[in-house]
Amino acid sequence: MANMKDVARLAGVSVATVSNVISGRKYVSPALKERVETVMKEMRYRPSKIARSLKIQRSFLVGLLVPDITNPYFAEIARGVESVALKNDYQMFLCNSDGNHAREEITLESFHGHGVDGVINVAPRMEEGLLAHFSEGMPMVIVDRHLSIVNPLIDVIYTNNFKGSAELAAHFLSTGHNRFACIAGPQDVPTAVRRLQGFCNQLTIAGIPASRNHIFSAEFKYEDGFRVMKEILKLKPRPTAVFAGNDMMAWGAMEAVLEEKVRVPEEISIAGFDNVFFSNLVVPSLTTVHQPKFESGQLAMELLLEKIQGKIEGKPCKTRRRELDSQLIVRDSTRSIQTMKEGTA
Amino acid sequence: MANMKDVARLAGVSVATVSNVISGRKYVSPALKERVETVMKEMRYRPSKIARSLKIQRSFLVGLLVPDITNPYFAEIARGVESVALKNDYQMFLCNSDGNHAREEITLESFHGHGVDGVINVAPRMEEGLLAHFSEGMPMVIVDRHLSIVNPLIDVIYTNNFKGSAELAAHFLSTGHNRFACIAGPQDVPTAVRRLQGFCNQLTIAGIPASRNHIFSAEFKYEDGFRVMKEILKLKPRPTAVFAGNDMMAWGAMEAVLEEKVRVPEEISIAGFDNVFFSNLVVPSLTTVHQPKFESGQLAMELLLEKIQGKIEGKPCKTRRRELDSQLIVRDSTRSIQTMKEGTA
DNA sequence: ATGGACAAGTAAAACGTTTAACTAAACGAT
DNA sequence: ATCGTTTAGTTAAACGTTTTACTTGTCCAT
Repeated sequence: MANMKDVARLAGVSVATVSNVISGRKYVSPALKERVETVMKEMRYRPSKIARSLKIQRSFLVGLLVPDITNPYFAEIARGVESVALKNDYQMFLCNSDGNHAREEITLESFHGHGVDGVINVAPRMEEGLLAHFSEGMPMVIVDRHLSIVNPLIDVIYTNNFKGSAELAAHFLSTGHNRFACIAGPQDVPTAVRRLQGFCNQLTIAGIPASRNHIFSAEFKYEDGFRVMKEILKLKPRPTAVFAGNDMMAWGAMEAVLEEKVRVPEEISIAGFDNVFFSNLVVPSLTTVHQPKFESGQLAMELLLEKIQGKIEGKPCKTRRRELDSQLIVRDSTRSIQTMKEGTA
Repeated sequence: MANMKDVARLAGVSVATVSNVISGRKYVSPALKERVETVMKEMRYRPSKIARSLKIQRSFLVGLLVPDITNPYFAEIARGVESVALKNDYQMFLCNSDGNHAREEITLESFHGHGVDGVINVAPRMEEGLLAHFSEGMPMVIVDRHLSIVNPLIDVIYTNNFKGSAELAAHFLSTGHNRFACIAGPQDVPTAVRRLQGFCNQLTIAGIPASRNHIFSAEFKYEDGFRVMKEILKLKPRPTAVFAGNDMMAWGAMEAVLEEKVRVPEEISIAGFDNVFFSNLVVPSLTTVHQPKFESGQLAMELLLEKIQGKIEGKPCKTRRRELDSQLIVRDSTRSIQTMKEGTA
């Protein structure tokens, strides 16, 4: 593969001139410029971003770490990130962690090694101390996690999970439900905790005794929703409404219910969280809490760009928190107690 | 950030020794080794893969280019690729092209610049000449596309699309269907063409006149399936069976049908292609043709590793084609003409 | 004593860019 | 004529590794 030196030799100029022709940072006479450009074409010269990165200490690469690219929720975020990355001549580097601590660490270490200019870390499960450690020399924005310690190197974006699930609970209550079950996400991830808290808190306010609620915890996956729902169906008396920690789980729960020949929403109401694209497409369509996924990806990348800029200019950059608003979306998988009874009759 | 020189200075050794401690390629006395290692820890030294890549002309990076990461079909492939990449200390670099020629080119160019050791190109739409051009100096394996020209730098993996859709057609025929519509994928992508051919060919063999079939072509997306199906429903007489080019389209088609209060499968049968995870979960579950997605991702990465190895060792490497077998999966969205009529009655 | 073989570590040249510092030429203003 | 100033281009030193070729020292056989 041809390099700058080769081009320079063949064009009879110095490497500096070739570099200037490419970057346009300095004036090069039209004649020389032309000559250099044709030589580059002839030799099929391709500049090495590796050498460039090494020299300028910048890669125009950002890392994106998500737990599971197969979950449309994360895929949407990834597209949001990518869209603004590309507009700013950045390339995105996507990896899965599988929600696994060790793989999160390995991946971040690898990102650092490859000299990414920054990282977007979605729903990380590693402990906060480690996050701080990795953010050294590598600006980071964290999506979907509440951080307790303020770290000026890290920005944070999250949806108002508490409010979202509280609204959902309020909706259940106002439509007459009074026996609940929750299929919460893993309780070591703050997002899952907040959703559960928001839901339960609302019930407490309404005076529903905690003993009336059945709370389960599992991974944010279809299979787990399915499995836990089977347990819930054995409860007596059976809950009238089920809140799943995300849409994948809610979907799994719905399948479990159907498999047991119980009808949704006539005999039991189910709601999720996320509003991924298929939630509107399954039958019955899923009541859920909308999160702006694409937008939060975009916002994450925008914040990261500013943080990178700040680092380059040596400016002090404060930590920023952005709370995005969630929105209750009522669809066909939930129904008021009254009409449920009608359906059952 | 500390570099090797800093470590060497503080440990009172040469950079070469530090390098040897890290790589273990040469013997270093235990005393020195220990000293160097503690200094590295103290300084939080992190080796630069950029400098390493530049020097050894290898990045341990592979590029993965897919049209749409939001489509679970590609997400599954990505996981397959990633799983064997990680096992071999490779990192994966994922990008979307949106099925857009220009973005495919930009991305491949960028991959090259970042010095990836190879590329996996899924369902590329650019012309073959360009593929050949990009594969120079960057081993490539192409998934989901039939190539007409043999190029020793490129390996090819595809599913037997022709056979898969032929089997599907045979299934329709054997269950009594005789008026068909196809919602084919874009006819500039060979995979879409082959699927359509396999289907139509089988009908021709069965003596169904071509005039009896209605063929439409659109993007491989939910919205397109939806839109085209609306058109199909206006046809008189209405087709009894519809073949969609992939599951996303089939799903869209199913929604369009339901919206018009037509029942699946009682009044019309619908089938897709891919067998993505949700095909089994929608109601009615989707008859489709299974493709080994995760496995083809794995295979792609394995072939790529061999090709990379071959390039390093300067060995001549022939092009390889791997045809994976597809498999008809009959579920609830299709039904025989007889039972359909019963359902309608 | 001398020389050769081996062991343990070092010096320095790459890899392909960018860029600060320099040179040489051309041009006006004095 | 002389002295800046500007212009157009070059030289060479980085960036942080890897690795070849070299140095030094030790040990052993002669």
